[in-house]
Parts: sequence; structure tokens; C-alpha cells
Amino acid sequence: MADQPDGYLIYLIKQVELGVRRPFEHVLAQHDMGVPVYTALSVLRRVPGITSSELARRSFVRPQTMAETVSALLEAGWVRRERDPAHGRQKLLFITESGEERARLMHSPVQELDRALSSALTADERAQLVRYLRACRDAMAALPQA
Amino acid sequence: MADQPDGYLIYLIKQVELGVRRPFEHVLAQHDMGVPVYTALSVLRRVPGITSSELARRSFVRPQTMAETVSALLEAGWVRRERDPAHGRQKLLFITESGEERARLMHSPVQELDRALSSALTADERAQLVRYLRACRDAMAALPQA
DNA sequence: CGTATCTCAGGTGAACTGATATGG
DNA sequence: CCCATATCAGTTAACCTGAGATAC
Repeated sequence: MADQPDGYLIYLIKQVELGVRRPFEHVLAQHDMGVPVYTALSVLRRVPGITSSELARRSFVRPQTMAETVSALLEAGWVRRERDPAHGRQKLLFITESGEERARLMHSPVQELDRALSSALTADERAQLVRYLRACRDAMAALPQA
Repeated sequence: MADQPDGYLIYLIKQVELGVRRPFEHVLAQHDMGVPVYTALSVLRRVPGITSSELARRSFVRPQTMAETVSALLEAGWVRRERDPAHGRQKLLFITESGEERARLMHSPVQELDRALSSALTADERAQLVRYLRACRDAMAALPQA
């Protein structure tokens, strides 16, 4: 690693993220979506009934940032909001049928890009990469993000 | 993968990038740097004498975007520019002694964060992760980024 | 009283597009 | 003539901080 830049993993992560960003945004734009909206919708699909703040924590962004994303989701009608009966201040988020439908529509183009990204890897290697990235994510979640 | 968000790799890459962004920016800010400037400086350290446009291609950004980053590097005195004798229009970039010194100063704090990121992985696993990420980067470089 | 959510308001870094000049 | 580089100008998406109201 002597001839590599310092912070080599950070550098590579950033580089891959930049490399995939534009093609990804292009795919999403055809369905009137941005990256944060798509990501939040995907999470809400799997984990219904969480709050905007909880969504923010999982995404490593501030609650105010996620609030903007949630506003866009509400405005598009892809998500609805309910008061939490147990906590008067909290509002729980649920994906709507319209949101589900939109997510289903986007499944195959997004999957196609995802496959292109890992096209040089075997299925086993891809699975390992997923495992390693999860480990990195969890390590960052454990840091005091201040 | 059925119960996971679509585009799982893309999603994970983005999540890790967000998770590491703030701690990374915090480290860099203590040396008056932003992420693009640090990254460009690291590349120029290893590959002296390339143009701003070439730097842009390697970083998956537009030439105009990289031009801004290079301006910051020139202003700080970390990089100098020379006309290419063979190509009157091109200007070649070289790291300065001041730039080298700054890069050396930042080595250990950046490396420390990098280690924290991969703290849950063995050395072998980390090396594999690097290899996989390079494969993903190269796959994106092969795409017509349009 | 402290902590957490939600919301309004304003700010910034880092990407983008478009247009133009010039050299190979 | 075409293509790549460099540069000026304006724009945008997606983050941020700060401040205030409310609920447990």
C-alpha cells in the first residue's frame, strides 16, 4: 500500500460513488426521483412505520435533511404519515400503494445498473463485497458522529 | 436479496460514503482542506504531470468541476502548473514541496480514520474489499458516462 | 428539567449545464 | 473541420447550522 494514497478505502468508496452517481441519477430521473427520495422509499418499503428522524439516523443525515426528503415523498403521494398514538409528537411513515407501484416499476432498471456495477465480480465475490460494505457501515454507525 | 432494497450495492456504497463523509471532512478541515482538494492532491502526488482534464476523468467529474478544485490547489500553493511544450493549450500539474509537506502532515489522521472504517475486517478481507471496489470503479469507467 | 421530535429559515460545498476561445 | 483543453458564468441538489415549539 506504500504507493497508494492515504485513506485508500475512503478514496475508493468516494470514487465508486461518483462513478455510479450520474448513471444512477439518470435512471431515477426517468421516474421523477432523486437519490435521497429513492433511497428513503426503499427503506420505508422494508421498514414501515418508522419516523423521519429514525430514517435520518439510518441514512447518516441530519433530521432536517431527511425532513426535506420526506416532504417530497408526501407531496408525490408515495408515503403517508400518521400520528403515533403512543407519542403525540412523533409521526410514523408508511409507503402508499402508489409508492409501492412506483418502486416496482423502477426495480428492473435499477437492478440492471447494479449488475453493471458488479459485472466484473462473481456472485460469491459480490456477496462478500456486500458483507464487507455492511461491516464498514456498521463501523461508521458506531462512531460518535458528533 | 428479495427483502433488500433494490440496487443493493449502489445503496450500500452511498450509505458508507455518507457515513464516512462527515468524520472525513472533520479531519480535513483541521488542515484547511475539502474532500475534492485532498483527493486531487493525493492523485497528483502519485501521478505528477497530468492535466486538469485527465484528473477530471479519473475522478468521474466534469472538467469544469475539476478546474475549480485545481484553482484552490494553485491558490494554496500546493500545486504548480506548466505549459506542456508539446501541446500549447494543455497545462501540466505538479505537486509542490509545500503540497508534499501538507500531504505528509495529514497522513496519520487520515490513515486512522481509514482503519476505523475497516476495523471490523481482517487485513485479507480489507485487501479483497479494495480489489472489489477497484473492479466496480473500472466497470463504471467502462460505461459511456454520456 | 433534560432529551427528542418536528418545523421554519438561511447558508454552503460540490456537483452540474451552457457558451466561448484556442490549439493539434 | 473536428475534437480536446481551458475558462467564464450561472444553476442545482443535497447536504449543513441555528432557532423555536411541543411532548414525554
